[in-house]
Amino acid sequence: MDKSPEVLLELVERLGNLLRSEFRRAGADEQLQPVHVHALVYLTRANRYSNTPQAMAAYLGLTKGTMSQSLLLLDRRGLIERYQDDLDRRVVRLRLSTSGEQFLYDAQPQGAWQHATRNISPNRIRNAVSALRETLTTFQADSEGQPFGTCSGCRHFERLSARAYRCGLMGDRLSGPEARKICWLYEEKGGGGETDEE
Amino acid sequence: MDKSPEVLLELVERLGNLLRSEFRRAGADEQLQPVHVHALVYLTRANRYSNTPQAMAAYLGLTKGTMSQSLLLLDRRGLIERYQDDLDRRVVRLRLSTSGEQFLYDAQPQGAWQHATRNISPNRIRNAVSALRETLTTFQADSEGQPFGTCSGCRHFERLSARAYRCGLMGDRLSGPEARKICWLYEEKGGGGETDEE
DNA sequence: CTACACAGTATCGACTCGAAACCATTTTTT
DNA sequence: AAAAAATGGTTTCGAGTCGATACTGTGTAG
Repeated sequence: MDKSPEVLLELVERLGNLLRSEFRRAGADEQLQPVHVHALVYLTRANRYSNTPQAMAAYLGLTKGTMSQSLLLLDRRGLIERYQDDLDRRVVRLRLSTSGEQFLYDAQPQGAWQHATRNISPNRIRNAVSALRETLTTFQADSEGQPFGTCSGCRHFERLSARAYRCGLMGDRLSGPEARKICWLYEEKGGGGETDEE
Repeated sequence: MDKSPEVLLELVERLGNLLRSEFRRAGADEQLQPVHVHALVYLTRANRYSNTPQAMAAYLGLTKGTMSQSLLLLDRRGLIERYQDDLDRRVVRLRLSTSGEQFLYDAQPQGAWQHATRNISPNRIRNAVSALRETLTTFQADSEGQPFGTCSGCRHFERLSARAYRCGLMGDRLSGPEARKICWLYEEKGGGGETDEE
């Protein structure tokens, strides 16, 4: 009878609540809701496959309709820019505007977290990361399926040379920084995504 | 330049989002918002010092006004019971009703989590718990100060005999199960709560 | 017994949120 | 090539969250 998983759940929930409050505080000056702040933070971490309303909605756990509303607001405030995709004119691409970046720089929504983890040894953090990452993977596989992850851990990720990368699924070349961002097409490495069992 | 803390933040956020979606799904049948489900779950974990609207609001990161609204709704639906405290007639005490318990049993809001952690070794989970717990403690100490924790780790916790416990702050006797619940008066063990530095 | 502190409630307005209908493009079918 | 289906986003609607503020009733200190 080990209660550890429950305790872990409780910690994640509680930290989630606190983070949410922190986002609320950070957005208060600009009259932004927590979810808006979260959206802006997401944009700093999204690559070319995940900077669309749809991906963002999936990441934040909202419907596309709701997402559309929030993006409208952020656009009105000049914190983001929306532009059309060249190839598929249905899709909208998103980008932080200069004042959006400025806002994040000023409000430091993640500052409290940085501060709270400052005294924890890198090793323990890495252990925690590893356990949570596995939880996340299973969670995503179970529930809905829309996975997110950074390119560098993806099965489609290919290394062309020392500093040139490529996404094998889309065929695009990727810069180093971009390979460290969040991708929507992420698939776990060693198989498991293509089993036929239903 | 270690990015681990950021990665950990991202994982906690993302898991928080998913948990939130899970709560939304669980409450959909009964027309409950995620925060309502969360409130019900909280009640299963709250001891005699934390089963009040105030403690709940602090835990969930809401204002007392907002909390009052949600509790009103849960009461109307018959999922919780509210009753007056004997000693201080200002305070309201909260308790899950039978149908509230039934609801949690049916909806299994934490089922997905249990499932997602099933293959992770207890040891790794304990490591993660330890790191996150420390983060939470620092976070709470920094930001606002209202701490939460289980009695068994509290500085006021006293063991009377093999199975009898006592809260040194309030002077009440505690049963074994209750000592494992969430308390609002929680204080970290080895000093640090009574330093004079401001 | 008069302040004041405190737990909780009521009211208000801005905003979130999912559901469903809708629009414009792309893709598939025929 | 025309018709149908799928897809990415937007609009509209109504229920409900949420913080701010004002308020009620109870306990407590002078």
